[in-house]
Amino acid sequence: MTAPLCPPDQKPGCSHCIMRGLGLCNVLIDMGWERPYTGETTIQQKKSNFAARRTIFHQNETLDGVPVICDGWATSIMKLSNGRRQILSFIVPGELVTCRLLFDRKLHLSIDAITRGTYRTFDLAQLRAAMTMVPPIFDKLLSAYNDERNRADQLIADLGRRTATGRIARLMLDIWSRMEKADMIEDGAIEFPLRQTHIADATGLTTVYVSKVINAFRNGSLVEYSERSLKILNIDKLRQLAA
Amino acid sequence: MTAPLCPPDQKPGCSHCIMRGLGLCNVLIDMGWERPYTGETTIQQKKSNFAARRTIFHQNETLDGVPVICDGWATSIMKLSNGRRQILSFIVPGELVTCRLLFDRKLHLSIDAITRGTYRTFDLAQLRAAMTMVPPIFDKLLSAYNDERNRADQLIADLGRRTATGRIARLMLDIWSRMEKADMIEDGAIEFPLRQTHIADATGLTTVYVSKVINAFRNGSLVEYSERSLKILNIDKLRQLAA
DNA sequence: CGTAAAATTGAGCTGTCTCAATCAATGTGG
DNA sequence: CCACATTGATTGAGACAGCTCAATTTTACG
Repeated sequence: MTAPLCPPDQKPGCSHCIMRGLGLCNVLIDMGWERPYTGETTIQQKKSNFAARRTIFHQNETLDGVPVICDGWATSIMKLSNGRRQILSFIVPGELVTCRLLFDRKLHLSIDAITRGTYRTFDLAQLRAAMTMVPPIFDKLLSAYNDERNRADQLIADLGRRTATGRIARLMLDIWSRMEKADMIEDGAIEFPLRQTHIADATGLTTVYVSKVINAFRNGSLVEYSERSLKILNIDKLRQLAA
Repeated sequence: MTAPLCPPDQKPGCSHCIMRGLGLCNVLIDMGWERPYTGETTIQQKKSNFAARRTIFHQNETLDGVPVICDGWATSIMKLSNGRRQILSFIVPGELVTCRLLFDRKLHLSIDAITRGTYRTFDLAQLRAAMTMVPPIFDKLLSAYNDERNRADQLIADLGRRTATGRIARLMLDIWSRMEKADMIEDGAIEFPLRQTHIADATGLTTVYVSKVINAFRNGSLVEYSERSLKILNIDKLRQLAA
C-alpha cells in the first residue's frame, strides 16, 4: 500500500497525473487503486522532449509504445504529395497522441510539434495488460477513442459542408471547450499557440484567407487572439457563426 | 462440439458468415472455435429489414445492440442545420455499422439506407463478453475500428486538400478496393448502387458538379458507371488523378 | 540584434456553386 | 402491366467564396 497518485480532492486536469487528459488518476482513486496501475512507476515509460515545429513521429513509423503529450501542444497531420498537408487533430497538453496506437503499432500519420514540450511513451504491452485487468481503464481508453472518432466526424462535416467562417469558429469553440473541461481557462482566456498556418491546415483553407476571416472576427469583437492566447468575447455570436 | 460456422475452405467474404466484413468466421475456424462465439445462435441478435432511401437509425438515437448490415448498402451521415448533409462513410454488405457502438450506446450520426436490405443487431453485452473472452475477436474488432478511423482520416485529407476530381477518383478507388478484398468483383465490375447525390454528399460537392466530373471520367474512358455498377477501365490513370 | 517565421494587404483569377430548365430512370398503385 | 409520380442526371449561364501571387510589415527567437 503506497500513497495514491493524486490527492483525493484533485479534479480531472490535475497536474500530478500524466494522463490527466483521460482522467485516469481519478478512476484509480475512486477504486482505491494506487501507483501500480498508472504511469509514473509501474508501467514502463520513457520521457522525452521535443522542440517547437519539429516532427516528433513520422508518417508510417512503427512505434512500440503509446505516447502521451505531457507539456506542450502537438498536432497529427497527414502529408500528401506536392506538399499539401491536412491537420487531423490538435493534441492539447495531457492528451494521448492517438488511441489507435493501442491496437496498431504503425502510425499512418505524422505527429508534429507546435510548441516545445515533453512526452512519455508508455509500454504498449503493459498498458494493454492494465487495460484488460482493470475495466475502468479499458472503459476510459475506449471512450477516449470514441471521442477522438467523434471529433474526426465533426471535422469531416466541417470540411465538407461548412463555410470558412464556420470552420474557424468551430475550431476555436472546440479547443475552447476542451480546455474548459480540463479546467485550463485563466483570466477568461486559454493558451492558444496555434499559428494561422495550423488553422489553415486544419480547416482546409489558405493562410491568407484565414487571416482575413480572423480579422473579421476581431473587428466584430468576437475574439481576441494574440500572444498565443485566445479569449472569446462573444460566444453566442461565435456559436451562431458555427451553426 | 457442433459444426463450425463456415466450411474450412471459405475465404473472407463468404456468404455464410454474417460478420464476413470482419472475417470473424475464419478466425474462429483457425482456432477451432465453433458456433457459440459467432452470431447465428449464441449471441442474441435480431434480424430486420430496411427499405431503400429510408433512415435506419436516427442521429442521437440510443441503441442497445450493434447492428451489422447483412445485405444491401447503407451510409452513415451527419445532418446539419439548413439541410446540409455530409456522408461520413459507406457501409457495404457484411459490414458492422460502426465499431464505436461497441463502446457507446449513443449514435451521434444517422444511418441511412441506400438500397433495401437486411441487418442484424447483436446484443451488446454478449458481444463484449465474447470480445473479452476471446482475444482474436477483440483484436479483429479493434482493428476494424482502426480501419474505420483510418478511412475517416483519409476522408478528412480528401475534403481539406484535394480537388473535386481527386475526391471522386479516390472514392471510387476506395470502394473498389474494399469490394476487391471481399472478393466481390464480378466480370471486372462491382455492384455500385450509389447515386450521384451520395457521391456529392460524401465528397462535399454538388450533384451538378459531380455529374460534370463523372462525365469527364467517362469521356476519358476511365470508368463505366451505370445501372448501379462500376467498372474501372483505366486504374492507373484514375490513381494518378487521385494522387 | 539579426534573421527567420508569421501575418497582413491588395489585385486578379478559378473551381465550384446556384439557379433553372429539361430529360431519363425508377418505383408505385390501380 | 401500364400510367403517373418521384427521384436522379444533364446542361448552360452566371456568380462568388476562397485561391494565387507578390509585396510589405510585424512578431518571434537564438
